[in-house]
Amino acid sequence: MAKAPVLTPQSEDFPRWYQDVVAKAELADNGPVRGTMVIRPYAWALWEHMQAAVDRRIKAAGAENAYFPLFIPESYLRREAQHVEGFSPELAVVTHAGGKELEEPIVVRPTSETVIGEYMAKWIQSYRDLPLLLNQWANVVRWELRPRVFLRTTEFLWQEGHTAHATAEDASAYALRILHDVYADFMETQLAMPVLRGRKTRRERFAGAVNTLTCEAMMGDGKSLQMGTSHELGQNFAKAFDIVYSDDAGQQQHAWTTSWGASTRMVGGLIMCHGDDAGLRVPPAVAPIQVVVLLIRDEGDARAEAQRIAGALTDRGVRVRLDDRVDTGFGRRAVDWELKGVPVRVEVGPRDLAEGNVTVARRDQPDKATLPLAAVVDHAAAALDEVQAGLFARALAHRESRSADVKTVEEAVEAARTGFARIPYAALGEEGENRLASDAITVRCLQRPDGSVPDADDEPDLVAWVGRSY
RNA sequence: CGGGGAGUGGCGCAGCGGUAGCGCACAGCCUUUGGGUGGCUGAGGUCGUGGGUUCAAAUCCCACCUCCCCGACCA
Repeated sequence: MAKAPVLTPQSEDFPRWYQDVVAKAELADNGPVRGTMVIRPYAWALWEHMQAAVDRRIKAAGAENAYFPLFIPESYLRREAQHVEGFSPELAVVTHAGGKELEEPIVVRPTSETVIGEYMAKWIQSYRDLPLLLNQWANVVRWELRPRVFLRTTEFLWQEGHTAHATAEDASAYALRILHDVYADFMETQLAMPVLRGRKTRRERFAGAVNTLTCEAMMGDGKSLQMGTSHELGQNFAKAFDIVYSDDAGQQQHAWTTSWGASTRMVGGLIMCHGDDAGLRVPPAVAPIQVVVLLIRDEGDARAEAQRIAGALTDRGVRVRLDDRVDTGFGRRAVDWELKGVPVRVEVGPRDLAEGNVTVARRDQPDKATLPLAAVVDHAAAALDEVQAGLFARALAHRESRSADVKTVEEAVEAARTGFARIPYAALGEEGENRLASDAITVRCLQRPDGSVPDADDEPDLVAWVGRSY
């Protein structure tokens, strides 16, 4: 031990630590065009597991997957005033193609409300066609001013759900359902990340929405990350794109739409929520490798035992990697798997084996356990659940230790230096929100006193969660 | 766009007028293998770009470009 640290310690420089982890755990590289990224196989595998878990929940909520084009006529964006105002500055626009200047510029989608709205209008005629529940997995492009790998890249991958409903109540209930049953449930049970579920203030709302709901998570440095959002679009897009239907009385009505998205940003959130000075810590539910069986030395029957253990775990449905690269030193390999955050490591070597034992290390705890050979497979499999629960508990405790109840705006500014401040929304208001903005602090979300999601900004006794964010 | 910082082998850096270096990583050999083992050998760089000063520029001067960090924007 006690070599030079592999990573910049978090306490010394958190952003640097983040970049170190991304590089050393072989997660991503910067792309050649500013703000773009190359997702390397390990991070891609992680994303695939996240994607699958989110996709299952989306389907369970009744939405169907479809795919809409990358290119959108520029004129579409202009149809909804707030929307175009919000997105214009960050659009990538194609003006030339096929060797000629285009008659109408084409926008590379920053999000797809507009194209999807256009097609919803074609497909919806009757109240019997509603609700129409669509989702797509896609890449989108936003020319952000300050890119950061995974957190804010020029091109990113996400799912975007788009739905149309007959009534405001139905749309509203569905947006809330997505927030709870798809996003928050996924983040808490799979990513082991506790999230605040709440309502955005007018200032923080999505361009073109009448209401934005959010899941906010606290990172290791006390800053907040918006992990996913669900918007009620009212009839704004329905009016802009003529999404109309005949109700059961034969009257023409505009539909009520929603949209909701979660992106590769979640990978960054997972890194910054769970990571420590030794690297990443991946929750078992989404870990590409859940257990690594590390052959320490290839002597006696060590290799055979390692293979047997790996095989037995695989048979149990555990995602296992056998690391038998004995030409690389043990220490190096142990450090490498810690960097990559593999939840459970089984170390098999002749010394332990002579006594009928192997060693098991959990990534969420510093010490190791020595176990009899016969107990290893059960123990390792059970440890996965313990690590999953342990990471969640630690993240929740961290958030709670860095959240403070305050009464005044100035106290909120102070508390936001290290974490979240909870302040009565009445004590803040839009003026207080502007005051916070001058210190780069924002209202992350509004909640009712019991933690539930408000129906409106002007409900009495709302609590504002205030903090710095990524 | 405002404020800081930096551009030198893949990565991290030193050198700051006199023939391009170090650490890590990489390749080969030996040694080691239970927490980044040690040694020898080797490969790899038009010193961000353009111009200027000088006998001589990575080094000094001018201009430009790019990247990173802090903010405004944001999944």
